[in-house]
Amino acid sequence: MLRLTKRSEYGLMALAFMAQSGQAYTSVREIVAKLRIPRRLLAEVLKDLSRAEIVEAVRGPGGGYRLTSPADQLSLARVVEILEGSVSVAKCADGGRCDLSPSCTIQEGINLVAQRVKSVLDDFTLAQLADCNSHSQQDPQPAHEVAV
Amino acid sequence: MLRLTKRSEYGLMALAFMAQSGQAYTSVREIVAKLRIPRRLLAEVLKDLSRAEIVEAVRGPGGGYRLTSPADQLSLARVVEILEGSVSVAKCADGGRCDLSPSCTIQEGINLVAQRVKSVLDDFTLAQLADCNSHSQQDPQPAHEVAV
DNA sequence: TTGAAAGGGCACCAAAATCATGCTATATTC
DNA sequence: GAATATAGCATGATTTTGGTGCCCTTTCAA
Ligand code: SF4
Ligand code: SF4
Repeated sequence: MLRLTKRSEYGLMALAFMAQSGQAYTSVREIVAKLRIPRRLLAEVLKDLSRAEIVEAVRGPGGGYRLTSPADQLSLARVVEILEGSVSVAKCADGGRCDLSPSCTIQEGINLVAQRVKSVLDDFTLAQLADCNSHSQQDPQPAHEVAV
Repeated sequence: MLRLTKRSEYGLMALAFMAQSGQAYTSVREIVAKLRIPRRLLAEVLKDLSRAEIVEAVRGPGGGYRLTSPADQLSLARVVEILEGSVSVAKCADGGRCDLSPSCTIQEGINLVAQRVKSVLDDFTLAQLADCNSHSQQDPQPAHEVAV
């Protein structure tokens, strides 16, 4: 359904968290506690991200993960690509072969759509993602939240 | 993986075919023959499209399906929505509830992305899809098409 | 030296979404 | 009535995702 997988969501949540937290290193434990997501799966995801050098890992007490580059230089496309292989809207739009391509009448068009969708993800940075949220869902100082 | 399902692809292929063929009614048989896709699945898809009044069905000899409106007035989003429920990039971006939403730090951002992706599909019409293809894979009267 | 903290690796199970198909019924035209 | 074509229904196979357990290695600090 054109939907992102949990892996991607978890990964993005974690990355956004790191981007906002300000700490040097963030451990899986912390993230899991805050975000309420399956620990092992998150670990899995972070590991993949680490392999792709999106984040850096440091073991031992006080260790954890850290972004290797500024949040505004990491596109969602990159993350999704790493976490689920690619962002292609259709098999053929990704180098993948589709048995139907010879008879497929919409290949060209779909490819164009795929390209556009991709560019949406390409243009969206982690910084934006994290930012976007802090606007409406401030955690610190709930203060005197007046209902709208 | 942000990918369209076969149902959508089959549906779009069929619709594009109808849009181009020029005939009054197009039967499942014909489409299956040309497009090399599973007959029953296509029938299923067309039926759904028929229920949604994207196409009109006429039974009996010479019958088949026909678009109910001009191809340039039918967006991919509409078709995909009918064929796979919705186009949401994330559960929450669609009225669906996600158990994580309370702790989710990227909901806002993802929603924005979802919106953009949706608009890509919204802005892409069946006419464009069909057209896109005919440029490079002309079947009928190749005539003296002058490249733009 | 030793123990706790944290990530790394591996293999496997469970659930859900997708894909695909068979068969029969109903409508329509000739 | 015969042939054509869609409508309806249920079910099985496959693929993709989601989720988890167990144990090892590295690192820091008491
Ligand atoms: S667009 Fe056509 S060729 Fe490309 S994946 Fe879909 S069916 Fe296959
Ligand atoms: S963005 Fe957050 S709330 Fe929305 S579906 Fe994904 S995890 Fe759930």
